[in-house]
Amino acid sequence: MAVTMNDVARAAGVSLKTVSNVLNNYEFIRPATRQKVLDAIAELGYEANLTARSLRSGKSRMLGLVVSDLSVPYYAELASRLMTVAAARDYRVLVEQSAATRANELTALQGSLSQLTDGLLFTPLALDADAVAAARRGTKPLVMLGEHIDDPRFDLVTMKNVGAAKAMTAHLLAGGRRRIAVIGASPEDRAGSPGLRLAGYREALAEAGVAFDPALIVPSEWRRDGGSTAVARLLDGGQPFDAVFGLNDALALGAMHELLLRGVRVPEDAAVAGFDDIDEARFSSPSLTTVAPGMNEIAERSVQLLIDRIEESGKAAEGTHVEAQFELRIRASAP
Amino acid sequence: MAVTMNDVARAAGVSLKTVSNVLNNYEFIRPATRQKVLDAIAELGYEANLTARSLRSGKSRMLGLVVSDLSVPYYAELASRLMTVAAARDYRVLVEQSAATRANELTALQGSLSQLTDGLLFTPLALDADAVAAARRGTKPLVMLGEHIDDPRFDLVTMKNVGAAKAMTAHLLAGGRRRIAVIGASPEDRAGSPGLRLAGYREALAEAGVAFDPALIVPSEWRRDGGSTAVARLLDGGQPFDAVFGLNDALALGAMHELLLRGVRVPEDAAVAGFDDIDEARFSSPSLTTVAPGMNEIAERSVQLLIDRIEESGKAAEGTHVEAQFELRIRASAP
DNA sequence: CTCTTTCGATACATCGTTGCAGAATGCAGG
DNA sequence: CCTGCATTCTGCAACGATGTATCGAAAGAG
Repeated sequence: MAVTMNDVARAAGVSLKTVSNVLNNYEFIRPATRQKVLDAIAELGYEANLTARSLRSGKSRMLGLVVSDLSVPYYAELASRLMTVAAARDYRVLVEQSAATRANELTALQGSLSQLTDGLLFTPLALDADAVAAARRGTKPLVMLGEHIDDPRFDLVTMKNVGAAKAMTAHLLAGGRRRIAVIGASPEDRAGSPGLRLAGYREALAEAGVAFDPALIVPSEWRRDGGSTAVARLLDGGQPFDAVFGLNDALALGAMHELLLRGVRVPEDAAVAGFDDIDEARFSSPSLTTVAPGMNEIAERSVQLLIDRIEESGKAAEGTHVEAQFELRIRASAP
Repeated sequence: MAVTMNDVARAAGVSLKTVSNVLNNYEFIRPATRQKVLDAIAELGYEANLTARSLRSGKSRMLGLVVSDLSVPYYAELASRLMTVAAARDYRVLVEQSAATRANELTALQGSLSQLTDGLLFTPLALDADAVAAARRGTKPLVMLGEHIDDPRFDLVTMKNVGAAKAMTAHLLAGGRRRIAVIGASPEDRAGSPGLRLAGYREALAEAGVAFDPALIVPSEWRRDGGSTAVARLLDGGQPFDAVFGLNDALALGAMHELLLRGVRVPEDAAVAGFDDIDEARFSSPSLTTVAPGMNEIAERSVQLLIDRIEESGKAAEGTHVEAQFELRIRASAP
């Protein structure tokens, strides 16, 4: 069927092991021998069987990526970049969707995904740090993405949630907005993306001497329809506001959709800001002011960190925590 | 390290092969023996090593998916559904991005992706049918997605491009529009998604007795920014039009963005229609009229077809061609 | 009561690669 | 001339599973 090392060895007149040595850049091979082998490989069109290599070496050169749902634009863009970065280092990415359920996240940690890959990029949503620590079998490297888990036991690559939300809120305040609604958090949230971003919001308010009003904080699923229903609730509740800060872009876009539908002008009557800077944000009408969380940096650093852990094999120091730099993207929805 | 079949066999007091037989549902095993083995498996927490199984059996239970770019919403949603459908049949999906270049598409067909998987779901963009046929090595099943290749040699799952574009155009005509600009095709396009959708457009025009005006057909990359620059070109060229048909939703949304920016009211001054019904279309402002191309059906049928080919192993009939049913989604941008 | 068939379980080879130990060669130094 | 060491290459075992052949025991046929 397929060409094997044995065929190459026969064609080159050397032993099978020498072919292996050539492929693995073993030091002590005469240039002439190496060339014979390379010629035979080229002539026969040999390609190494990755499954056999993986069985024997215990490495698959695959990274697992666990996200809740690949059709969420943020995760789709993240996955795309992670793949590109990994490919540059000759690794592949195998994606698994968890639907943000405990059961699926546990399966991803323990099941065949972690068996097939050399390490995991994990976006925990349902599990907390202890659950992950307990569930983890073996010693395959694990890098956390996002902010749900912030624990010294784990490597973590994330964004500056507090700082970015604070900067965005400060921007809205500087534009003269005083009643800034927040969509996607509960007033009592302290942890995870909602809690951290809300903390940044409160810090900015405090520095500007503006009182925090829990009535302006509207919890919601982080989806477009959540944004629109949240705005509907605000408007129907007669709650006055002059800006909406959606804790991600989907929320902000859903919110903006509902505002315009109801005849509220953006940004004249209410400014709208988001978080993530998905591609769509540039092309909404009006274009969306948002936070670019440094996704390139997140992709680059997380893959790098994971591969370092895989290849250093063992000397696991304390968990490394990386925070990517953010930038505000000031557009028409909140100039 | 990990628990192997040998450990299970020892614990259960049977041979290694009996453990294998239990796992593979071999018929002739005494219930008592089977139970002993299952108990040992449960007690030791044994899980089959997929790499070894794959090496020995030649099957990996992985499907390859080749798309140009996973961050394109249509592909992201498609990938997400394909994964879900495949998972229900105990298959995994390994995604590879081709960036729509010849070199990458060839690599995907010939390289390690096809080696690692049992079959490929392939969205050709740069290669034509002959190039694919020539590049294909071995006999691993290959199912085409999309419309770039329509050839009896290959299995194909696609959407009703002509019919759907015709129906959408008819809808715009029924709304009284007579100068319908098309973004994303050249007047001379005949094949691929642009050509097929343009053909549907022309059929609808012909049936309504409206003349085809090539000046209204604007070629463009199928991205949001392509949509906005195309509209800019139309407006700057002084070309009158009363509707814009973006050949995908990204184009339509980019177009709508530019129209609104320039003070053209949607739908009063110009209706806008798209194609794909990505999630975003429901939440744009105004919400986007578009074609739902039956993505669920595409995902379902293509995975089913590919797995059938993999498991029937051999009796490759003629290429099967499947066209999913479409539906128009009439929203605010073109009521 | 023997012979054949079916059932239930086993041993061994095998998939294609890499790790380990060691053989053969050449060259320097004593 | 022999020893010692670096260099170059080789053979065997192993990774963890499955396919094939086979073997003993039990069941059914004559």
